[in-house]
Order: sequence, then C-alpha cells, then structure tokens
Amino acid sequence: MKESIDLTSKLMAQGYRLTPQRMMVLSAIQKSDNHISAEEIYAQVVAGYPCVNISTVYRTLELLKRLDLVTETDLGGGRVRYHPADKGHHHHLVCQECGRIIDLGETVLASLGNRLHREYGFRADLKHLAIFGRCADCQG
Amino acid sequence: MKESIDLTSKLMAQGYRLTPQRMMVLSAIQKSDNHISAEEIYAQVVAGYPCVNISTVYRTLELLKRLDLVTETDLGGGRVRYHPADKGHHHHLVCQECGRIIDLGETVLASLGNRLHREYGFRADLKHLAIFGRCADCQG
DNA sequence: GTGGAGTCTGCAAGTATTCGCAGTTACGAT
DNA sequence: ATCGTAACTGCGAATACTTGCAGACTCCAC
Repeated sequence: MKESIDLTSKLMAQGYRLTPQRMMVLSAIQKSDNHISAEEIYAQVVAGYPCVNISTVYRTLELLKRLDLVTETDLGGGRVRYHPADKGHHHHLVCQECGRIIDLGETVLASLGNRLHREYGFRADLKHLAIFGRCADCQG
Repeated sequence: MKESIDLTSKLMAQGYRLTPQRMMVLSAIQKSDNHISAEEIYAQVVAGYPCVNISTVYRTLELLKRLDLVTETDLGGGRVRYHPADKGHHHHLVCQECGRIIDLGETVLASLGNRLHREYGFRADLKHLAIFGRCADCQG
C-alpha cells in the first residue's frame, strides 16, 4: 500500500502521527465506494478494533479533512457524509420529496466559481456541494 | 396588522391554528432585521410568554417553512438561521477563515438554476444558499 | 534510560435539534 | 350543550456531533 506511505509522510510533515485508529478510519472511507456517514465509519472501525471511541472518529475525520484526504458533504439536516478526496469531486442535487441524490459533474459549478472570484474576490470551496430542490419525477 | 389576517387565512386554509406561540415566533422573526437563530427566537418568545417550550419553537419554524413564511439558511456546522420570506431572497458567501458573511444578490445564481433545470430537469430551491470558502482578505 | 513537550485517546458532559407520547385545546357536527 | 376528531403543546428521551479534561503514548534531546 503506497497510499499509507504517502499518508504517513503527509501526517509526519505536520507533526501528526499515524495511529491504528486513523488508519482504520481512512481504510473504511477508502473501502466504501460511495459516501459514508460517521456512524458507518465508526461501525466498521469498531468491528476490527472494539475499544475506539466515536469522538476519535470525528476528530480523525476533521484531521483528514484539514489535510485534504477526505471531503465532506453536508446533505442537510445534520446528515454529513464523507468521501475520499482522491476519487474526484462532484456535487449533489438532493430531492427533498423522494430523497433521491443526483450526482453532478465537477465542471457544472466551475463558471459559478469563476464569477464569484471575479466579482467578489471570493475563493469558493466548491469541492462538494449539495443543492436542494425537486427532481424531475417529483414536480407537479 | 394585515399580516396576521393573511397569516390566519393561510393557516386555516390547511387546517392549522394560529396560536399565541406561533404569533410570537413569527413576530420575533419579523422584528429581527437580519438572520436569527432558533435560540434567539426562543429567548425572545420566552421573554413575553415564559412557559413555551423550545421544541414548540422548532416545530413552529418547520411549519412556517412549509408555508413559505420563513426561509432557512444552513450556515454549516449545525448553525441554522431564519429569515422572513417576504423580505427577499439572497445567498451567502461564508468565509471559513474569518467567519465573515458576504451577501449575494438573488440573481447571481439564477443562471445556475436555469441550467440545472434545462440539463437535469431539477427544480433547485435556491432561496437561501450558503457557499463556503475564503474571502478576499483571507487568501494567501 | 530519563525527562519533557507535544500529540493522541477515551470518557463524560454539553449543544443543537428532533421525536414519541400523553394530556390539552379548539372546532364542527349533532 | 356535548361529543368526537384532529391539531397543538410540554416534557423527556434520543440523535448527531463537539468539547474539555486527564491520562497515555511517542519522539527527541541529553
């Protein structure tokens, strides 16, 4: 696994350690092919290492987020989900009627990002964004 | 106050009642000129009517939201704020460095909304949206 | 190998919000 | 007037997450 070497150096460079807990959180995220919630990560970690605390999972997620190893998507109503950063960015259209989630290519919001930068000098973090509304099937 | 007559009929039309609690929640939102949190609404309501419960405030907010009397903006990290619907829609650029909130005109996202509808058949609810990133002063 | 500084973790308490329940209240029908 | 149904409320518990604290571990210098 060259990922973990890469990861170790990334952590070391900033004075952090690669603990078993952190490895397991990261591997849980890598294993899941779509977005995963903190609870689900916790469940997976506990399965292989029972004495970990949920707050450690949250703290690890925050750290990985800061290091740009995972990105977080707020799907509203307190449901936050995580995704490995190296699997590409994308956005979500969340239907508030049927709960369906439509993936949106990274490029769709690029022009918005440019405009915000031009007009407001604002560097928008458009890695993962959720936009709420109603999908084609739920209108009327 | 012709608002409350309007409100009463709006509620009645769907089988709801206009209770003192609901009036106070709505008036607290109307009084505040910018966005207000649920806690702040609760504090104002309790000041004039001490035996109201915080969960009633949340339930009322949900109802008013459904009736399009207030809109809600999720400023991330569980901080949700409310705003009367009749005072116009707008969006927010939230600086994650200094916490500054820049207001964005309603029109800036109109073209995005159109595009989502054209390409995905998705009716985006772009009444209040928060976009995270870094403001001009906090870059570098 | 000893000591110290700093990181990391588990625990328990706190925050913001939601939910189920049971009692109260209002309104329409009789 | 009174009865039934449905809305509404307060309460307390649950959820999802965050935070402060104290102890444990690691790395580095000596």
